[in-house]
Amino acid sequence: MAEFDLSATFIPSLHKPSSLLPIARHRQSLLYLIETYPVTIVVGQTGSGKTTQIPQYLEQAGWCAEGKIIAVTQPRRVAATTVAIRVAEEMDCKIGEEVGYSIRFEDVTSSKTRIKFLTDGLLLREALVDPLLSRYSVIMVDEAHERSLSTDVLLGVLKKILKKRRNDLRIIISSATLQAEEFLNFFAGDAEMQSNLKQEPQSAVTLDDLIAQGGQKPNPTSNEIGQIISLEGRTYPVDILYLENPAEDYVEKAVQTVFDIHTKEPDGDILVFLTGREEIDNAVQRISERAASLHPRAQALMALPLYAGLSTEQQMYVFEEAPENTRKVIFSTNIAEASITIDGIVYVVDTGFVKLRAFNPLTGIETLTATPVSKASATQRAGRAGRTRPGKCFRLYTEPNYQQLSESTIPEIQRSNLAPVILQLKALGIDNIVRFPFLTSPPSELIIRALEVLYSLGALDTYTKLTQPLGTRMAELAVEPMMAKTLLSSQTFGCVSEILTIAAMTSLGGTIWVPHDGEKKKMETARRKFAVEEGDHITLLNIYQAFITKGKKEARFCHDHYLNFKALTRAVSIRAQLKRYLERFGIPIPESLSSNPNLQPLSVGGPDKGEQIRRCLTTGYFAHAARMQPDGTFRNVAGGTVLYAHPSSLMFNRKAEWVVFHEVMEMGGKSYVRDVSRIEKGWLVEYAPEFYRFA
DNA sequence: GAGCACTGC
Repeated sequence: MAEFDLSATFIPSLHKPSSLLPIARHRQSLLYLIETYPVTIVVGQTGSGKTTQIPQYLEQAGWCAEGKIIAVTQPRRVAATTVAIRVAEEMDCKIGEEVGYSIRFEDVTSSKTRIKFLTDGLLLREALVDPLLSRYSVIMVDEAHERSLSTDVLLGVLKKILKKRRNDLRIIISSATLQAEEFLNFFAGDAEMQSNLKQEPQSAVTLDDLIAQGGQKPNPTSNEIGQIISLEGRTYPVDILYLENPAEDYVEKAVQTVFDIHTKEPDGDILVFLTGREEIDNAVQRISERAASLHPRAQALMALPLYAGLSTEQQMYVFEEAPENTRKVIFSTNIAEASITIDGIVYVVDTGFVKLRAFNPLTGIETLTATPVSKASATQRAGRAGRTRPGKCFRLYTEPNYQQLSESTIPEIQRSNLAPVILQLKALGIDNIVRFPFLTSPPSELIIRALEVLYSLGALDTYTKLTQPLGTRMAELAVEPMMAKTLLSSQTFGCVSEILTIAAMTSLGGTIWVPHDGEKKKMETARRKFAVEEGDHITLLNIYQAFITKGKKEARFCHDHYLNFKALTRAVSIRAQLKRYLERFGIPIPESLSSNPNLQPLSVGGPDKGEQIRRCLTTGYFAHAARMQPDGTFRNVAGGTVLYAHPSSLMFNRKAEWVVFHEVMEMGGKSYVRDVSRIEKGWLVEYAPEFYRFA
């Protein structure tokens, strides 16, 4: 047995010997359950060792016989790579040999690989090639409680696969919260029952029930399919404190609370949850101003921001130990709730809000709104205070407020644009979307809207079957359906190379530009150097061209032009991947773009090239068309919705008649369009005659 | 004149 192996003595001190992890005591029962039942639900607290140990137990127990592989999925890339590296160390092998990982653009596996960590999105892609995922003997879905879009789709697909591989596939669902029963019922129930299942009131299962159950007591409804096992974690108790009266301004209250902690509580760093960049910068500013009023010899207070929009270097500060006689306070978005773990946090201040994205199927507009957190989220945030020693969590709301919070956050699948999901399901051969076993069914409006969009793009026929070859190819391309359609039209317009670049650049989101401190004006000037009259898409093309000709080699280029080196490097990878797909489809790619060393933006290789590009964009983005009004705002084609050019768009201060845009998002009651380009009204009728009947 | 929570293929 590994527990008593001499080699355990020599494990680097960085890691606890695995025999000391709480999970070691459950090894036999875990292996028994996995051997006996198709599905095992593992409820594991933080630090239980489930992710690193279970795959090793399985490998030792013979689950990799006959060349079979154990897959462990993660919602995020960093988790997949770091856990893989750690397990490889524990098993004393080189990463990529017995233990490997696979994420987009990075496949570190070999024919020797027995344990493979990968993102759940990538495992779904594998199912396109191998529909029964037959290489795998065990598939462990980690962090399933986060209910990410691809985790939910994967669970439904796995349920279907299990029906055909009842004897040779084992599924392990690992979850940190108490949704265990829901996962088990999901695998136990028939597909047709699922839509009713979610209507039932949640059964009140406590942690004690689950621990007492210990996986041994058969569940009367689900004992055929699987069992639940609970693993204790290694966390410390956290005291929860509430406000007596609600706070009027939670940013101000958060700042005050930080000072109260600083002056009254013992040592230990503070983590404050706010909703976004603006609030965070504001709070950091207020702390710095007021820290001056602290007694000169008292302990100092150092405020640091943390959000995804910061550069990697700026994010690294939060991991550094505070200087002598200084307490660190980190103001963070939800990124610190699950994605980033900071050691040494003893106090958490939870404002109780988070910004959530949602998709309105009636307008097709995404919203980004500050929303009260769920109880599960509040619990997760509080837990961030007890990782190294007992901690305290200050909730900036009252206890009755807490009681009114919903149990868990609405899963993404119930609030997202489902066009990509449905296209993917169709490509997996799942034609009847309504009967697909969703863990929680999305509202039918979302499904209908997605089907309409896919039909209008020509990916689905009138029977909602995937079209050949267009629909199948769109599903294979790793971009959203509208851009996939644009890419597949580009051959006709003679602009394949240019659209490849535009597709890669738009999929970066808003991460192309990095403002340096207090130099916003200069960034605008830098941005204008790349600008062209036709709009944002061709501007993106110019930026990419400048990057590959200059920015990749000259270290200062990106810095001087306020460009994000990491993001642009990613664009290069995305473009290369998309190009490989097109080549596989037999689409020739003339790389005609001449290098453009003088940064003269207005020429895009011939007088008509720009027009061809914009015509091509219209074939995919006709549903995202709008008309400019005399006041500079836009109306969508139906006329009802007022759209504003996002300040990052060239169209923010230019005139145009008709435009298409990449995306639209509602923030603070206003809908902003991003990545906007001029088109002609006539093109809409020409390329989308069924969609636009006006003449 | 005014601004994007977080992931992923």
